[in-house]
Amino acid sequence: MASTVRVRFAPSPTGPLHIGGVRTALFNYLFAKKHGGTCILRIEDTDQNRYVPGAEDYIMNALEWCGIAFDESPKAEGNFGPYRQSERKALYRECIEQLLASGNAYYAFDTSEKLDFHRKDHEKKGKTFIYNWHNRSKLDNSLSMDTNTLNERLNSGEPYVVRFLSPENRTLQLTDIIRGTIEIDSNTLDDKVLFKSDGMPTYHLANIVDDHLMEISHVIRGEEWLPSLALHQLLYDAFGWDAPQFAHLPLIMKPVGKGKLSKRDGEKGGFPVFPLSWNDTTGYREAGYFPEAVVNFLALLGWNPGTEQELFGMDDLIEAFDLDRVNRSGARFDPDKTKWYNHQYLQQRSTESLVEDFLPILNEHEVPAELLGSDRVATIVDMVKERATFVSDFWGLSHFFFKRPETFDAKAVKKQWKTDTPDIMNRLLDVLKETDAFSSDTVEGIVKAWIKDNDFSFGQVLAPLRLVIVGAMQGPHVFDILAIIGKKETLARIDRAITTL
RNA sequence: GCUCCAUUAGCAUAGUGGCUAGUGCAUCCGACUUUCUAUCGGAAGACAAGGGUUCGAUUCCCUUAUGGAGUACCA
Repeated sequence: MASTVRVRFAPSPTGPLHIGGVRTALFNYLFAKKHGGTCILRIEDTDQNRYVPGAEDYIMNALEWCGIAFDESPKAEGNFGPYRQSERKALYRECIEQLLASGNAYYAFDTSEKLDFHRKDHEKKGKTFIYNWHNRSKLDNSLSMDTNTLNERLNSGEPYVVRFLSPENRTLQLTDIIRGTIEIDSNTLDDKVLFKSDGMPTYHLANIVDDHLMEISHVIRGEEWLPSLALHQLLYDAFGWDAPQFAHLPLIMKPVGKGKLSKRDGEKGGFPVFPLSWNDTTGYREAGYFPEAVVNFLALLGWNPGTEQELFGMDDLIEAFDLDRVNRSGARFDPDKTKWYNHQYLQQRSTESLVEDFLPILNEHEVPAELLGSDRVATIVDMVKERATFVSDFWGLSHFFFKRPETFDAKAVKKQWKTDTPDIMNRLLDVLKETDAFSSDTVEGIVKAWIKDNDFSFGQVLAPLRLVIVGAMQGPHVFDILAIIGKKETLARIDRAITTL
């Protein structure tokens, strides 16, 4: 059993994949790997109107960036191809004929306008129009006409769709791995369109046919499909096929307010909702997130290990993942938590790789090459990374190592720069000039001793010193900064501040 | 409206028919650093409501409320 697991992620190329989709792909991937199974990518491009060029590549690139790999996909076909539904049209045609022949489906000629009218009309009366047992005989379909008329209309080239004939008076027992048994009264179901007038199948038909033909064992998809489960089960029955097992994942909800997470929430809240940038919207990658962080927080959206562990690499996730531990209720998306994850992963990164990522930023700021020795940059990175969430935070946390402060924080100046400060700084300058060894410890020892000897308070000296060196009241230990920028630069900054402040 | 799903602190969640309901993020306070958005320590904060079942329910059942999804020739 364990070796026959075959799952699939089946996105529709109608735009960039949002993180909910990535999460679905991730859960499929984890489940497959956990059970030594196969993970398939199938492109569901049956809607010609909504097809967006580039979306398919985007999906593959995004998933690849996350480290989600497929054993079979349009790029690497296995024995069940093609892996794009638009290339499988003939298959659906055959299958719909089978359903028509067995009496499980029928032709319908009702126009969209007519159906819209019925829906609006019912709505006005506070009712819902459902195309099914209680009105299908009154509508324009093959159930309400004789064979001759049907053939005539079919041959005349009049557009038609094929609908599923939902059974009457049956209580369906559906099973979902996450939710258990669900009972549905078949009379509440409608006769869904299976085959569109443009010659393409709808999602429902194509999905069932492909999952069967591709020998999918477990369908793991979003909760928005739960209401369709009855139809899908009925379709498997109509074909006489064994249905796979189903698991419906909880939706990802907005950080605040009602409803599911949308692109707009990201714009409002200032966080990405797409893995990679798409047109003018920024993706997680471009915002500076590490793929490990994205995967980690996505995994914990709707699933938890039942332990207090929060940090999981992909291998840990494969090990720990289990469909039984997926939640039933919607998972609220928390942008703060995603930052927390990135902070965690940034701390775990090697200094070398952080330096490598930081160097281009340093160059953008036109830092002179002699300040960019890899040891020097590494020391600085180690010093500031603790308070960084993204590599892009480094510059703000360390610019004073590379450039003299151009401005001084006005509030800090007001608070720290007293009338006697220039005099104290001048005297400090003299002390510093005398010292040749400029290591952090030595300078700290000398300066502190000098402060005591002169009956100054630490705040009187150290606070303005930080201000002068950094430009604001922030940054690592002052004496560490001094040691790195060196004696000459230290003296120059103090000197300049005395004259300009 | 109808169908289905859900409901533990501000948020995400763990957990149990009976010991002070655990954890993380956020919040507040303290310490450190005579800087801090970091780190460390501490605090506050929850079983939606009402009925049952039971010796006993946050845990099982029902009702209500609230939230979510679907209700397309979209997926």
